[in-house]
Amino acid sequence: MAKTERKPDHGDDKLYALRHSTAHVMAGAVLELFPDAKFGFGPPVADGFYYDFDLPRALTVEDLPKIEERMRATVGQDLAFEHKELSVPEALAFFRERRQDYKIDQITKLDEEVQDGTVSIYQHGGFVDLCRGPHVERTGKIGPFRLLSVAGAYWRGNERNPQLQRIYGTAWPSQKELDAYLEKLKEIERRDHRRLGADLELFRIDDELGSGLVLWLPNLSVVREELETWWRAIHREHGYTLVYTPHIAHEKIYQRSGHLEKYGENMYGPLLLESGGGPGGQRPPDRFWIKPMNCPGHIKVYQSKVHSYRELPLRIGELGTVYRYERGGALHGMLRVRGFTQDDSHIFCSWAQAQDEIGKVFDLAMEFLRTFGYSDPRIYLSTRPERRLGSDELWDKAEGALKEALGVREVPYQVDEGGGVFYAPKIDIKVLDAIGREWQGATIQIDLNLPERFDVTFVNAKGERERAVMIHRVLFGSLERFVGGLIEHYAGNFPLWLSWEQATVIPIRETARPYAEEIATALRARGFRIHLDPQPGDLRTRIKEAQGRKANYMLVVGDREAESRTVSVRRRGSREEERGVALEALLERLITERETKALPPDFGPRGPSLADTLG
RNA sequence: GCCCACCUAGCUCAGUCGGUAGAGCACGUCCUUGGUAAGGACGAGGUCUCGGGUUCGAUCCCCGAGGUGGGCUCCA
Repeated sequence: MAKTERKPDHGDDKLYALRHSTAHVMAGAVLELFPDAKFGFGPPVADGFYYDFDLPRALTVEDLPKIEERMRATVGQDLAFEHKELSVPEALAFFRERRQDYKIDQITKLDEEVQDGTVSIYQHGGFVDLCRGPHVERTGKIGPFRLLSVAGAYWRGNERNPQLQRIYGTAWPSQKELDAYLEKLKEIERRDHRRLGADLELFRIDDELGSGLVLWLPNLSVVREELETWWRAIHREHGYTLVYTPHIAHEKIYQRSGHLEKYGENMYGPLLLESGGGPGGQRPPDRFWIKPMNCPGHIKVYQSKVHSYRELPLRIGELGTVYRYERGGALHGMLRVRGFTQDDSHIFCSWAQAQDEIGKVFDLAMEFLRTFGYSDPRIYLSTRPERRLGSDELWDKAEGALKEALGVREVPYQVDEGGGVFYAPKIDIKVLDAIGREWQGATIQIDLNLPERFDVTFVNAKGERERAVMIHRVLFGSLERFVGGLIEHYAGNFPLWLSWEQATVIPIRETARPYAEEIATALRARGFRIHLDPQPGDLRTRIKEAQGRKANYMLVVGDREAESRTVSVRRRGSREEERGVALEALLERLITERETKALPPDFGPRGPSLADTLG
């Protein structure tokens, strides 16, 4: 169960062969255009394939149609894919003659691994590739395809190796499936949180302020405030103690925690702070670092007094803002940033309690994710990384505890070998969003290292000091990433309880304004966020604007409504209006929808954004 | 960090074969009193990302920096 477990599920062998064959045909087309091309790897991937090339010049998107054209010609010729076994020396000679350095490198590697002395090749037309297969029989069997993008990629994914040019493409058995896939790509683009973030005034990242740092604009700040309020309530219910800890800390604590040694490249600092030192000023300034994690602070909170076993488990939680250095190329909207707030908690308990606590966190995490309409949770267990603290015995014990906790719940899971943090192994819960993409949900780590380094203890029933166990966990992960994901999951159409504009009241004409104000006041008195449309003007325009702001409800009132004490209700994303709804009935409906945290009627894989594109 | 592309009004973009620039939306003022997804007129808005170079002259060409985007996990 190595990292290869994370390989996309090709499921269907035919689809695998189809895409793999399309990759070969693409490589053949590239060879026609660039006779000096050298070839890297060209595997099928989740929804298509790619192939890496070493070319004399940089490709641009304008090259893709030309390559596609040649590919279609190859498909039209209906050439056979011919398979041959070669001895390793034969293969080496063959690819040396063609100056295929990367293939030679791979044959050499295979020779060491496989040791049966042969490798296999596939040929169609003039293109021969080192390849395990399988392929479709003839190029004519290749279905509709599309080349999508060009990107840089390192040989074998290692940045010390030469960088190759990668072309991504997609291929499907039928035109219908290709169209559906291209439509899904468009849907993903429509849902892009960076785009919705700008359109709906949700967040902004300003160059002058600094890249990777998020400004939460008023609308998204409403979402965050609701999430935080709910988070605090849930955590108090589940026996958590909430705290606040500083954003910078003295160098010595990060020396002790091991952060400087194992995590220092991700940390900002040092900040030099004068610490008195008398009039002579001979004492060197103290060095502080910006906190990259909340755990050292929470350990200090725990250690503010001696704890009895009777107090355990002690669950210390904080919405803690941390800063981590991320490489420029890794930054991405709200999803990959340099400053973010974790809903971080550290549970201090005895070894005997640890599994039960892990289980409770697991159950809480599931409840969390369900609330937002995420589905199909998948569990991953990440084990000790190469760069780590502590002995193998401790890691055996910690990994064992996580496996045990999952085992008790009979939860199927996959192992990510070496994917743990430097101080602990972890359980990750990943979920699928409204359009079937996987997102990181919650993370649970069991840590035996930091308690040892900080000598974290409690007094047990025998009156002895006993080593505590520390469980690190986040449910949201970071508010930035979670909310960025929510924007895409909901396509900007937030459920009522989170919405920044729960309803807009639109008076049809000036005479209905007093009644509109009365409606707005009544709703605001029940704690709803209401926009009272101030502009005179075309009613259609005002409806359109309210739809554009993603108001959950549009309450249109004119003289008729004022007279009958009703409202005309129109839901976001819908073209239907419901007239003559009594004010009290409306209030009741909205309150129920808010209290139950109901997902909006326009939630789903298609609904929201299709509605958006109408008109 | 690396490869490639991009950076022009708040946003989305056009444009200048090198002679300091335009549209739509948004914004402001006015008109429009409108029954369910774009009513009309006028106006304001720019160090063409920044720094160097070439040139009589650079938003445009060259070099560098910053930022953004696609990638850099899928191993014949």
